[in-house]
Amino acid sequence: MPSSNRRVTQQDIARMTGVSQTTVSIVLNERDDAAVRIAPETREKVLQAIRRTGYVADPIARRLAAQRNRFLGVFTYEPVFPAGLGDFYHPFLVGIEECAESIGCDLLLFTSAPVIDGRRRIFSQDNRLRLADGCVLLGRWLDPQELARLIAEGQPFVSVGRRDDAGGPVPYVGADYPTATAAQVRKAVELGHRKIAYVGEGSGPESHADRYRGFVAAVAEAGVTGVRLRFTENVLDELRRQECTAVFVEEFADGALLAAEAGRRGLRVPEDLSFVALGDPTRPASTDLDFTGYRIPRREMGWQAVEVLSAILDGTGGETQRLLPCEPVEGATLAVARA
Amino acid sequence: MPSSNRRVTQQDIARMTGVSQTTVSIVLNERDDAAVRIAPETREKVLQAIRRTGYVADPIARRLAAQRNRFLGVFTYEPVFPAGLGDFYHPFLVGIEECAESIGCDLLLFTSAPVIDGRRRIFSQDNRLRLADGCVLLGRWLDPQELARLIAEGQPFVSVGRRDDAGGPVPYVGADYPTATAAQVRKAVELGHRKIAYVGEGSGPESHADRYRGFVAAVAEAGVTGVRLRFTENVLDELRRQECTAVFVEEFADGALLAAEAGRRGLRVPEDLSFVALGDPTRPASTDLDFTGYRIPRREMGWQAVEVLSAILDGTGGETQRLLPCEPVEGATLAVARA
DNA sequence: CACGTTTGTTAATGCGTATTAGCGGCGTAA
DNA sequence: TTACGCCGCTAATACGCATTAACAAACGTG
Repeated sequence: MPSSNRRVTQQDIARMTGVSQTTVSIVLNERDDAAVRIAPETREKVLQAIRRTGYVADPIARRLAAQRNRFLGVFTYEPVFPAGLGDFYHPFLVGIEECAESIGCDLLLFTSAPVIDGRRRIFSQDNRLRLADGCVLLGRWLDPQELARLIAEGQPFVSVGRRDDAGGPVPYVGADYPTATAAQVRKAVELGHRKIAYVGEGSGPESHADRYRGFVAAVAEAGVTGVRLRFTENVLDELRRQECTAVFVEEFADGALLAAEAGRRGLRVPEDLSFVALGDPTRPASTDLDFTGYRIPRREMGWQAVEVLSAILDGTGGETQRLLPCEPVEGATLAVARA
Repeated sequence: MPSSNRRVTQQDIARMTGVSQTTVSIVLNERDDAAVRIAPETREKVLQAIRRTGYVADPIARRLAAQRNRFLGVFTYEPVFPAGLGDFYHPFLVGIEECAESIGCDLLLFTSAPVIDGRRRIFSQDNRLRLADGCVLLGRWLDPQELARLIAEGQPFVSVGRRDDAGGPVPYVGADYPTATAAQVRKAVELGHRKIAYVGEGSGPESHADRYRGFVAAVAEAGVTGVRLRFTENVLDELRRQECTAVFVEEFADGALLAAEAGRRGLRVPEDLSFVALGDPTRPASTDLDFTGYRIPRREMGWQAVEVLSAILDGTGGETQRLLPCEPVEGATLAVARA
């Protein structure tokens, strides 16, 4: 029954069935209150018309009127479907989609967010996150200012990855980097390592700071020496000068490069130098080595982020800040320290 | 100046500045038509109030008024974010997102589409596709019945991949398999192949039928023999019995398996047996061979699908059925035919 | 000085839905 | 007969914005 190209509205259904728009709305929402009720025959008439026309409620109007439309937004500062394969963010999205499906929500990707200075913005002309009931924020880094504003406005959202307070506590589902990193340090110490290097920034994004924090704490606890080095041209020289026997790399890809360079210089991995990768590669990395370290529970994080968001929307209480354990990876790059 | 917890509206700004809501709207949209204009001082007053309050337009109301929600739906019969990496559909989605971003639309993933008999349905309780202004349909196979209904209901949509008519012409952006396949046949014939096998179904999804059609036509044109074989346990026996010197595989992964088996039986590829892969792997395939064949312009197809959809929505005419050329891949599995 | 014309602003309306208050009719009890 | 309550439904309104028609004031023009 396609007549015009206009969307079918409740008004249309109403006219077709000879009832009021209100009645259609009531039938649609299955309101069987004592307050408002509809005779079974009327209800059936309306339902038939709905089925015949394929009508569905306009999500926009629905959200304007009822403040909800069963859309969950996904915001990232970068493309959701990145060009590079084997992408770091992919597993998060798998988890997000799975959970969204399980609670019957559609996902809205904010591809229209305006790009200014090379990255997307949450706020500009308008705050499009509001198009959805709530949002999942994805990305290693999130602008603290925008975050603060979201909190101030009371926008329901959950960050994937721990976030520092930004004018208020930020709901998140993160990975427990400190614990996972500390565990690796202890393992290294058990294998006789007394001077361990942390290669990376150790600051900036929370995920970096957290790794380093766990590193520093565990090193101190074990009474061994830890040094932090940036990843530069001559890190390897510095490592040897300082006589480090194990290297903890913040970024997997850097570790791959470093290990390859070590190999070229005649150093055997792990016999001469041990490597520990603190998490999965965020950039494509090619290596033959089976790195020791841990794995970030990305899919689970995505899933739980939606779970937390759902709880927030329902007003069901519950913890809005969750840290998930990382899974240790045995690997083959951590061995007994050279004498 | 956030007084209550209610959001600031244009009405609020209007009251603060002593103008009407209309004026605020006009200032906001920078409408400097001849029809409607605002005095510089008034404009400035309003802008100041906007800056002071940090007002941003409610995107929901904005889109309700515009009668366009600027959502583009993406429907797939499988999860949009598949668990398997290196996924076949990924590049399509990259293109879709890129184009959506360029025209300022958000993407709606129908994760809530009900799964019945192991696959999602477009139609069931309601037609969720209507939530968006228009939709992109993705997948090797699309239910012709559902397709027909979409057409009948006048739903704006575009299929990625050519579709046969289904109660009317289907808008699509597809790959030109016939041409690409025929080109490979000619190449093989030039290299002396006189008996060529097509391994696959050659029917079912349009993409299979199209490949086979191109194959059959080119073989006839060249006056050589073409045989079609199913991919079974003993295809290889059959191939040798029929003395085929080249194998065209519909599905990359099958080709990988077949070539490996050939190797185990002491056949050299391509010296003893040539292989041509008709497109990219839709299933994960592992092989050391650099297959000759062609590449499906997936990203471009995704991009153009959104482009066509956008044209349909705007009422801008233009071709709604496009076939894109496949890029030939030289590879190393097609050689001069054995004497 | 009557009559356009331009300029700056607003009242009214629509977008599609959800909600609330209320209305007419009917049955039952006082 | 009146009073009251219940049932089934609808009119009116709100949500926040964009658009259109209209209007008042200032400004020429003949």
